[in-house]
Amino acid sequence: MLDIKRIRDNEAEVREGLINRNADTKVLDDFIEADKKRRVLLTEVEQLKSQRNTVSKQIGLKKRNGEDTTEIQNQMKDLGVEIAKLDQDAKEIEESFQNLLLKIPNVPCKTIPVGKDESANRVAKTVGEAETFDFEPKDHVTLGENLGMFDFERGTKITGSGFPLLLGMGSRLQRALIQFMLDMHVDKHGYTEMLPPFVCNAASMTGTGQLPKMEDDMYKTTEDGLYLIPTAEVPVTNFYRQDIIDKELPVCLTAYTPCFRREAGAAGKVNRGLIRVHQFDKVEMVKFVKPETSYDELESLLDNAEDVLKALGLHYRILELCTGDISFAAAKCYDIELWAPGQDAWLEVSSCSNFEDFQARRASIKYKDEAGKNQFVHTLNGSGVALPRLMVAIIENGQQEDGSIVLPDAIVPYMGGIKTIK
RNA sequence: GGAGAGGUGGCUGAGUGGCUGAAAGCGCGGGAUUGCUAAUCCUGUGUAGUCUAAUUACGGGCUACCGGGGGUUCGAAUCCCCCCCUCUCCGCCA
Repeated sequence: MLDIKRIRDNEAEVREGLINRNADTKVLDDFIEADKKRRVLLTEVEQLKSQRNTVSKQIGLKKRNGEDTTEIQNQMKDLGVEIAKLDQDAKEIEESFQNLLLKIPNVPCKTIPVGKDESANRVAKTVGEAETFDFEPKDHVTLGENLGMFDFERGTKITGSGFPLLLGMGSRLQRALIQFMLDMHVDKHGYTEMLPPFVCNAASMTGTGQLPKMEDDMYKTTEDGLYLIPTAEVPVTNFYRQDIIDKELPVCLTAYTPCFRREAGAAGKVNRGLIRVHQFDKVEMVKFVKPETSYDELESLLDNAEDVLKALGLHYRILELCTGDISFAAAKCYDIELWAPGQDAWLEVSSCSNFEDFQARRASIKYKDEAGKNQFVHTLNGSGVALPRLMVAIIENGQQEDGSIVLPDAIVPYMGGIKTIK
């Protein structure tokens, strides 16, 4: 959430941010109104409480002196009724105030492109070149099913559409990739590995910004009110919820988790196979940093994600997302897209975002600055990277005319020396 | 899942209705003293909201917070109810 003072003092700046996001500014208007009401009410009720506290203390003193206090007690009783009534009003306005605050998105960073939707995203760079084929390249579904790497029909039978089932070398390749990426982030990039819960409570979901807005996009357990995580960002960031980090910043964590997302993709060719699914695996990187370093840290986070793709020799590009395309909690975001020749399309495999103090305020994550004062950290996260589309790119780029898949050299040691899936 | 014990400030730990936002100790900050290392003494040391102030800053007032929520009372860390968590024992279990 945003700093209340920032909204009060720089309303125009916040409003502009929302407009640039293509977001409704009504929530801001409502918030400002609620804020005014709340402050008036708080002042009033707190004055009455102060009065009550003072008199109550006097009652205590008088009683000890044996004086009769019946009359002032009755007066205080009446005051108590009034306070209770105002308190109720204050509670209601406080609730709506908080709810509105939680619904205001982050203000986009000043430097990012302004635009309504993805058409305004800027291609920051393109790395490598598209694989060329002297035959018609097939898509990953055809290739993988022929090789027994996955069985989508049975996944659908067991659970429903969008729940992919990997098999044999498909399963093995994905496991190898997870291991490969975690090793890289831990050994080369200095992250600490974490294996968190895959289910989180509402407080955690609110902390990172999934709730209240994305409630319908998540799987929820009926008995316990817990949510299946849509990304490792949730448990990993909430590691420090309600905490003051006592470690030297930055703190860098990485985690493999499955991710569960309800949002239904349109069925059909563009979302065929592994492209858009309800359950997928991902290796995530999360950073807790000092505010003044967060934009440098974003660049290094992006580097860390790119390293994976470079090591695998894949053709990719970096998009700098525009104001209308960044997520609710982000101030700035880079997407990484892989080239998939079988799709003849770019596939998003990573989003690297700086949330500034937006999540830290929601989740109350602080550190002690040089002066010993508690300050909110900045949080960042990025996929490093998501598995299904990485699989798609490896399969479609490595395909041979005979339908076999030549694997990137870097992954071979993780495959027990297997160089080709056939 | 059942039974018992317990959850107080950075930590240890006192506190069963008012003089307790909270003793004491430890830790930490500032100062003094001692010719080394060390020790001693003094002093300060929670968070959030809100009002006030105003160029910021510093400050001051008030309210709330002793696991969370509700209740009783003029007044609650303290009494009552519900929930959560931790520990011990039992049950079940990969």
